[in-house]
Amino acid sequence: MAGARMQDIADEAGINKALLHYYFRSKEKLFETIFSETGQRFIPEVNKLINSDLPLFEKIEGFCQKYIEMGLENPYLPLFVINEANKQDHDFVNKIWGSQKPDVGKLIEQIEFEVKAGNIKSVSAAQLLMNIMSLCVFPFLGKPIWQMLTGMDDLQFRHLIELRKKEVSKFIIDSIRK
Amino acid sequence: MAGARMQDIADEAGINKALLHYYFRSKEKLFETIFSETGQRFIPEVNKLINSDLPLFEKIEGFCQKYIEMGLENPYLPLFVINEANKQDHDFVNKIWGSQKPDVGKLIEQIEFEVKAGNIKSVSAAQLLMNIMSLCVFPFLGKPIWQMLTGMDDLQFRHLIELRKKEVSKFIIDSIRK
DNA sequence: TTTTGGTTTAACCGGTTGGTTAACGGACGG
DNA sequence: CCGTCCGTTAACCAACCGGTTAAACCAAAA
Repeated sequence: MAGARMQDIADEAGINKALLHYYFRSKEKLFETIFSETGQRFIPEVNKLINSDLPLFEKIEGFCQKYIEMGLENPYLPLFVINEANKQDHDFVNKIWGSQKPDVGKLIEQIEFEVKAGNIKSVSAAQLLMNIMSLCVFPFLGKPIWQMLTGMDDLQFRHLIELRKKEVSKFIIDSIRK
Repeated sequence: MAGARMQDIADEAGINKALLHYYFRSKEKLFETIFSETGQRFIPEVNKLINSDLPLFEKIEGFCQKYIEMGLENPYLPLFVINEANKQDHDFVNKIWGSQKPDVGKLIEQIEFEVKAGNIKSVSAAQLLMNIMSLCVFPFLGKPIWQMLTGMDDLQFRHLIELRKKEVSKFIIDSIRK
């Protein structure tokens, strides 16, 4: 948000800067409106999935699929949220997330249960959860770096991510399956 | 860089804003100086490691260990580099990286070789490389989000990351080992 | 035709930001 | 005791940025 200029946004939209304020009142409300629209649609879906009674492996598959699809449709959302969270602007991040925060409690319990039951390898639930998040979110954050490193163009990158929808959950499950 | 204020930096350092310009000439040179110092020390180390003749699993272990240690010592570097790269300011990112860019070519070849030789599971080299990067880098980008989600304080988080140095390579190798 | 209400804009405003300048001061050598 | 050089500062400046305002525009209603 700090790097964006209202004038640039107006130019890109082909309208006047004053009109941008007429519609959104302020810069903060503009970003809040645009990004919370996606957030409030997406977070409940994810919560419903990870708090369901599905088996762990299916939850992981569903989460990766859904998250990567969201990233493909909203490539700028993850970096934006992370930057705002880094400012410690909790109120703003909460507005984007909407009324219900992402809720990982039940998922952690489920992982710990499966470990104790001996159904998966002995892993730390926190580490596994962080791994899942990392593998799904990072590609959208690191896209430009990745492209500088590998020379991939936008089309090749998109193809890589499309394949990733299934590759990531396979990678995770292969690692924890006994 | 867009979010940082020269006045705030000067205040934090306990000096005058003019003195900051006396030392660094400009905002851009300040950031370039500070971050390229770490970059130019770290990148050659990583390149040496991933271009060595070590077995793949040892390379992965070494990379994760080294990268996470760097992140612990320079927690703001990853997000900064990613933000600058997102601006498509390639020159600036290259200055931070120093004379030699990170070079993943040989590592990709090695992964493909190990797959063909049947020593590891059949995985896409690009996906595996992206997985390794994701698992090492993301925690430093997503720290505030993670803390909002889990309620962890700084100490708990640091402990989690310390454990991660070994957990991550174990997680990766468990997934690709036959 | 006139009125009305929403839409659009040029011009403007106050505060902030990166950066400059000119003066100050103290340590040091002659 | 004086000049010099480096570090330091208060004061200042032009450009920029978010936001406001008042007037213009325009289509539909009266």
